[in-house]
Amino acid sequence: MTIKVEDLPTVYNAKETEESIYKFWEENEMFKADAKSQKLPYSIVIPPPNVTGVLHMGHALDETLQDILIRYHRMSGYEALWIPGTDHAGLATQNVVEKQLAKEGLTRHDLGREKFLEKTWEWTKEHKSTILDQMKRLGASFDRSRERFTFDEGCSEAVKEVFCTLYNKGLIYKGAYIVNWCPRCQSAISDIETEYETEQGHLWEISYPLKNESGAIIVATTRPETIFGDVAIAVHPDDHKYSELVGKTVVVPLSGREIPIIADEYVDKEFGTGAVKITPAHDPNDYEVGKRHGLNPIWVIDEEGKMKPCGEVPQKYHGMDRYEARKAIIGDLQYQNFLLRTRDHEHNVGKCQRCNTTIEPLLSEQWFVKMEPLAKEAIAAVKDGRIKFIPERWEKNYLGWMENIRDWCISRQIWWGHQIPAYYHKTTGEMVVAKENPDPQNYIQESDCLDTWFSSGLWPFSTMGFPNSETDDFKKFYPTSVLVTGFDIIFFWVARMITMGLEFTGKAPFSTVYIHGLIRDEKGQKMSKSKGNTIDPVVIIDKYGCDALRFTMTSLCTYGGQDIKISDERFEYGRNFANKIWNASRFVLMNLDGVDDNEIDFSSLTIADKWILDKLNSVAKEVNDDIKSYRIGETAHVLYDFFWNSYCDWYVEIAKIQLQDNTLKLNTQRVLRYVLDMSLRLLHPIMPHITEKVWQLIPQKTDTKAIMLAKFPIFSENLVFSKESKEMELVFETISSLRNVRQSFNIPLSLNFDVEIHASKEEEPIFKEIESYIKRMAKVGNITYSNSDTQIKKSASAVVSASKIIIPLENLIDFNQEIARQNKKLEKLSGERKSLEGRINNPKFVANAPADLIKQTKERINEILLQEESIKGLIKSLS
RNA sequence: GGGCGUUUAGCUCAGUUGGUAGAGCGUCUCCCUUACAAGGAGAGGGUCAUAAGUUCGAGUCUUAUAACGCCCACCA
Repeated sequence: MTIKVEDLPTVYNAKETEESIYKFWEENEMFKADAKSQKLPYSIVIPPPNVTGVLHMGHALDETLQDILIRYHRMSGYEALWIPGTDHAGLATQNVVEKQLAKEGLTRHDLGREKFLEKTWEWTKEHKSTILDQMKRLGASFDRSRERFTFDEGCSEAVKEVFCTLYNKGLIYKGAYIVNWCPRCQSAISDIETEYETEQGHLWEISYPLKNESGAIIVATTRPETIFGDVAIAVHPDDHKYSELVGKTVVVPLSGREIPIIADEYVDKEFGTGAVKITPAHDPNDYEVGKRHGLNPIWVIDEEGKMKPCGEVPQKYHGMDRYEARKAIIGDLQYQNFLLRTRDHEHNVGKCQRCNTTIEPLLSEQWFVKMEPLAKEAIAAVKDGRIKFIPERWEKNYLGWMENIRDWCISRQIWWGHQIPAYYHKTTGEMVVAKENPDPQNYIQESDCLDTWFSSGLWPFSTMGFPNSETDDFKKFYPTSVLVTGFDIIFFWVARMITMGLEFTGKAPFSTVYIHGLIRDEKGQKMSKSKGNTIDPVVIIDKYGCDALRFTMTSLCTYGGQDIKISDERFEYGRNFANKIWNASRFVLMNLDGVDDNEIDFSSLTIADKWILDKLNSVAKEVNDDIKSYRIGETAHVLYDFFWNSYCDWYVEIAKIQLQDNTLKLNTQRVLRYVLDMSLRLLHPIMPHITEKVWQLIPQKTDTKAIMLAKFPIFSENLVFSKESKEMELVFETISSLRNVRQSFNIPLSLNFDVEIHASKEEEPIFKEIESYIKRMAKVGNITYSNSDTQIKKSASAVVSASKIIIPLENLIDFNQEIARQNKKLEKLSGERKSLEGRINNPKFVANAPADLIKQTKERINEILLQEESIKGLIKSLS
């Protein structure tokens, strides 16, 4: 393809570029990893988004960071593999399909399990690739040929293997415990799927009359509707108020059932009335108390959150919703004088994370993973450094949770998911846990499914071929290199992958967990559909471009992993930068005259050439260091500063001058080209499309087809030019000072003034070398040199380093203003000097500070003294 | 109740071995200079939440306080 540079638009067209570039990569299968490669492996598995998910800003950040790491390592000579995939998201997906059914007036029960699963598979197949397709818009260089699904055949095999093994080791058990029951989802959920919200409720004091004698015990409760499930009243054993009542019997109001008063240390004497009703079937603490005292639980609320039509519950409440029942019961208690007092009471109520329904603690039979034995190794792996968290503070968080781990309720009363591989004999009820049904004629499979996170927990190795550990991928790419995710799923997912990985592969599934912040709106609030404060990444990409989105997001990442506040306008930052890259590249391309190599002649480099090469070199070093240590935001800042402020604002401007000089032209073209080439490579992981586009527009001699396959720049000793880099400071200072003078006195750009340089011996040759830069960039006419200060005319002037620059503008400037200007500078300098002198005169400083610093301080003081002297002289000549 | 984070320029935030504070946006001034006005040049702007301490020296380390935010626990 030959494109005339002149035809390139002056505004970067992100949309057009991104589409065609991504297509180019895909068509050339550049994301495909080779398990047989000799290169060192670098692998990442994507945190699989829910099949039901739509791309949001959290993904955009997460995927961008992973892509940066993958692209960086790919360019740095690793065999880089990024495995994409999706999560079957048990309950979430089931809910979506059920909602569709509801529109037709159907429930899943109308269809039956088999039909429902068929329908859900249908839906899933249709939507499975949607979110990954959206991620293509982010430029994600994942290997779609290895795409996986947590409910595909391989993952299902892994799940069965793991379940059976854990069961056989006694680490999975089935039992009746209080679980968090969501009456809407109609399933148990795990502890971490329960969120607590503070609610304004009431504390009701209810009188339970003693049996066969006068008197009563008063109980405080927030849940009067569970009254029919009471099996005892508990008081603290040391509570003198009640010591005489322990052992007596009371009558449950509205029901007439008789229950004992017991003593248990669980009770808090200070809270409420110091007496608690015990309802083992509907409260986890009460369940424990009940167990200790051998009291049988009574179920009074059913799976739908309705009062159970059972003997213990008076008929009038049967089938009543739990909240309705609460009202009715309170009314009845009041009517019958059992209700003594109602107080406002703030308390925490558990909610289902998914649907925000108030959970009902319910005693039921569920499957659990015994976590404590498994956690041991998962704790050790982090403590001994096999796994490192970045930022480190999350380690504490992880360890704290792991060390207090509770058993994991893994069964869900849903249909969409991995059905638990346990089989019951139809007549004897005998249970067999096995990968396959031992005898379909006589055995029927457990109807419960597994928690979605059970299969996600196996993701780093189920995607690599596990349980077969002999696959090429497993051998080459497991364990993975790093896991990138937000802190919100450390417990849900990260902890479980570590646990399962260690248990089943003997290796930590990754050596680093890179935790980034969460995306929030401009007010710092979590983005959510219900709040209406979401920003759609696709909309941002359409408006600003993918690279702009990636660059902006990356630049907002901090090493500490702070949450990131974004608003639409913030992406202008990245868009403007992309445009800058585009236009600087256009300039270079227009001036390259077909130069297609980087064969710089090192013997004829100018100061500016050496400076920009040196700078590029140190930037390359910093970028490599930063990415390796996950300071990715810093990478963006360093590159932005280098490309914009050093390359564009200074070097390109200087190159314009050098290109006019035939002896310098070719080498300047090569330096321009080289620095652009390397800058694009350095930027590629963050801004893949524009860098690829421009790189392919540059005349190339190389066989490398794409920048994404080109070598990532590293630090090189050959490109260190410390002396010249320092000398360039003189250019910057001189030109800035002259521009300052021009602006201060409103001298039009059209007027080229002459200057007279009173240079120090060391600096005079440097000034002579940079004359052309000064002339053009500060709009200076003639430059003359003088060593005599005696005949300084009244004029504006600038003190730069150890030299003076006189700008004879007698007619154009106000001398008083110039005096004021110089005095201001003098003040600033002397302030700095005094502070430095204070230090150097402090014997303790001299005794303790490093020699380097002392030397620097002294040098700086001398430099300031000289400059002060110069300025004073200049002021004198003006007055 | 326990833990963590934040507090730096008008706004949003950087600032890991302690050496006299930076960016982007916004503000003021000038400029459509042949890559770019999504641009260029110049300028202004901060007692780094407060208080004590360690140190020759503290935004950076220690302790306390305050405000805001998050996580865990879940006393009916």
